[in-house]
Amino acid sequence: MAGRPTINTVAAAAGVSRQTVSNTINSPQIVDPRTRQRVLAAIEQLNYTPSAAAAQLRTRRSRVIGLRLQPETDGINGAVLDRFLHAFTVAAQRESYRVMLFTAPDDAAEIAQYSQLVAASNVDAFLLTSTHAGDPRTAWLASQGLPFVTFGRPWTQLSEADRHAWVDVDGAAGTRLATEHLLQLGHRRIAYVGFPRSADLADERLSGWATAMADVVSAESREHLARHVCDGVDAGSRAAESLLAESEPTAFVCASDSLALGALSHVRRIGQRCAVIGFDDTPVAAAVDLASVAQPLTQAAEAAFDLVLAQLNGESPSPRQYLLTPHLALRGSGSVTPDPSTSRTESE
Amino acid sequence: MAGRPTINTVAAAAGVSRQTVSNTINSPQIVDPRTRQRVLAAIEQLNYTPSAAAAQLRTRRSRVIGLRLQPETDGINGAVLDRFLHAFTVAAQRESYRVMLFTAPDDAAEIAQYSQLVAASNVDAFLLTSTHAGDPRTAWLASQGLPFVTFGRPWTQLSEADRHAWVDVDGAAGTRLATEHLLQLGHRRIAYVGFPRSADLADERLSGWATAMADVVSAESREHLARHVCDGVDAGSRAAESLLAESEPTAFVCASDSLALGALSHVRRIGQRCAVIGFDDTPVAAAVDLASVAQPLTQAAEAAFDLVLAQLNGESPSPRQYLLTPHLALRGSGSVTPDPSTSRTESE
DNA sequence: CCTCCTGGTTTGATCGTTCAAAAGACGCTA
DNA sequence: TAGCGTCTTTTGAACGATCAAACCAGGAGG
Repeated sequence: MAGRPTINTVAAAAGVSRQTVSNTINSPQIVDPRTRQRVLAAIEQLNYTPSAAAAQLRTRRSRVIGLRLQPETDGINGAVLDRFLHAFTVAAQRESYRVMLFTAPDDAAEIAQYSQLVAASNVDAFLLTSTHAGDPRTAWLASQGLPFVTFGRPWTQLSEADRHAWVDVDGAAGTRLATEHLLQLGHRRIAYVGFPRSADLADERLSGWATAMADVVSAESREHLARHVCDGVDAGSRAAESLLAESEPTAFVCASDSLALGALSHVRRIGQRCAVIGFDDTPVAAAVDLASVAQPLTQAAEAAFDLVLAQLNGESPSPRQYLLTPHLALRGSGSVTPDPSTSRTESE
Repeated sequence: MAGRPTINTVAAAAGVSRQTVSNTINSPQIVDPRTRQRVLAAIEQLNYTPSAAAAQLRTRRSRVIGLRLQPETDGINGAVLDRFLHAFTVAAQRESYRVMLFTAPDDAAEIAQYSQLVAASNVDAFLLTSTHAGDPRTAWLASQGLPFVTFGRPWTQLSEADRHAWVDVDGAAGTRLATEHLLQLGHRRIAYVGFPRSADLADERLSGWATAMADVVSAESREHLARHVCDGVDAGSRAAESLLAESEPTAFVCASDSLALGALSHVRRIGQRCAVIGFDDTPVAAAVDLASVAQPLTQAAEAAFDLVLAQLNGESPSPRQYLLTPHLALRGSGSVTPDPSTSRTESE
C-alpha cells in the first residue's frame, strides 16, 4: 500500500507474472485475451502507470524529444514558433512522446547540450528551428547518427551524407498566392516589399511575386515595383511611401507582417486606397484586419513529428522532406479593389 | 569501448569504486581532494555523463519541471508567456533542471496529465500559468502534496491549507506608474481604457490609474475618463473615439497593448496630439513605437523557479509569494506632452 | 510412443545509479 | 597492544522495468 504500485503489484493482483503485465502493455497481441482482460482490470483498479525511468534505463529510450528555446523571440517570428511548438507537442503526445526544453546562447553551446542530453539519455531525438546557412548543428547531429528534424530547410547544398529530414513552408507559393489573388481583384501594379537580397529566404519570397507578375508587366517595371529592406514596421512604411511616389502601385505584397503593418498604416494615414497582404498570419495581422499568407503550422508540426518518429522506429520513409504550401488568410486589407481613377484596368 | 561510459568505466579508469565516483559528483566534500582530482580527470577524459534514467530510478527524482502549453496563444498574451518560459528554462538549467511540456484541452484533462506524469516519475514539480478564479488545478496539486508554483496569483481567497507559492506582477503599480509619468509631463485629463469590470485583473489595473488620478480629478470626472471594453484593437479605437468626443483627454493609459494599439492608431488617424501607454510591452509595442508597462519577466521566472526549488529541497522559505513591480518601457507615444491649446494646464 | 511445433507464460539477468551499512586506515589514548 | 573515534572508501542491495531464453501445455506428424 505504501508507495505507488509497481509492475509486481499489478502482477500479484492479477495472478500473473511481471512479464505478462509488461506484455499486455507493450505487445498486447501476444497475450491471451482473457488474461489481458484480467491484467487490464488490475491496472485500472490500482491506477498503475509504468515508471518511465525504469523503462528508460532498460530500453535506452526516453520517448522525449529535445527542443532548444530561442534566446530572443523577436515576437513576430516568435508567434509562429509558438503555434508550431504547441502543435508539435500535441502530435508527440498522441504517440506518448514528450517535448523537453533547453536553451543555449549559441550554436556551439547548443551542440554541447545535445551531447549532454543524449549521454544522459534524457532525449531520443531533436527538433531544430530556424536553421541558417552553414548550420553546424545539423552536421554534428548527422555525424553522430542522432535522429532529428528541422523546421526550415537547409539553406546550403548538403552532401548526400548530410541530407536530413526537414519540413518547411513554400514561401514562393505564398507570395504567388497573394499576388494572384490581387491580380484576380483587378490589380495590375502590385508592389513587393521584401528583405535584402542576400538571404535565401528573401529570394524565395520575391520569386513567387515575380513569377505571378511576369505575365502582366515587364521585367523592367518589376524592378521598379520591388523594394528590399530590413524587417520592421518603419521600413515598411518608408518602402510604401517611396513606391507610391515612384510607381503608383495599387497593392502591396509584403514578406512579413511587420513590413505589411508599416505599409498598411502608411496608406491608411495618407488615405490612399490600396490592398496590402502580409506574411505569417501573426496575431498582429488579425488585430489590424491585415490579410496575410498563413503557414500550415499544424500540418507542418505533424509532418515534423512523423519524420522523427520514422527515424526512431528505424523506418526510412522515402519522402524525408516536406515542403508545404501556405494558404491565404483573407481579411479586409486584402480585399481592396483597385481605385478606378488610378488604375488603368477596370476592376471586376 | 563499445557504448557510452558508465560509472563503472570511470571507476576502473580512476582506480576507485563506483560509489566514490558517485560521491565526487554528488557530495564532493566527503571525498579526499586527491582522489577527487583523479576521478574528475577520468570523467573529463572519458567524457562521462551520468545516466539520468538510472539516477531517477534510484532517487525517485527526475529534475524535471512540467509545464502545460496553452492550447491557444492569443499572440498578445502569448508573447509574454514566451519570454517568461525562456527565462524560466534558463533559470532551471542553471540548477540542472529541465522543463518538460505537455498539453491538455481543459483543466480536468490537465489534472489527469499531472497524475500520469507524476506516477511515471517523469516530473518532480509543476509550473502553472494563467490561473483563473476557482482553479481546480491548484487545489488538486495541493491535495496531493505536489510541489508547484503559479505565474499569476490565485484570484479567489484560499483557505490556509490551499495557500500556495506564486509569482505575479503588480498590475496596479503598472498603471499607476504610467499615469504618474503622464501627470509629470503635464497631462491632467488622462483617460483609462481597460477590461470589463467583472475580472479581478481588470479591477487591479484600473485601481492603479484611479489612485494616481485621485489627487487631480474628482471621482465623478474619473467615471467619465474610464472605459471598460473587451480586449482588442478595434475596441481600443472605439473607446478612444468616444472618450475624445466626451471628455477631451490628452493621454490614454490602456490595460493592454491591443487596446493601446487601437487607441494609438485612432489618434494618429485623426491627427490628435495624445500620449498613449499600453501594457505588457509586447513586440507589437516596440514595432509601432508604443510606450508600454513592462513586466519584469526574467525576474518573475527566477523567483518562480526559486520557489519550486525550495519546495523540492524541502525548505519552506517565508515569502512563498512574490508580487513584482513592473517598469515603464518608454517610447515615442508615451512622451507626447499635452497640447497647450487643449489643455487647461501648461506643460513643463 | 516419441518428437516437433506453436501459442502463452514464467524465470533469471540486466540496465546504471544511489542508499545504507560495512570495512580500512590512521592517529590518539589508556 | 588493544580500543576508540574520525575520515575515507568499498560492498551488497535495491529502484522497476524489459530482454532473452526457458518452460509448459496440447495438438500434429512420423
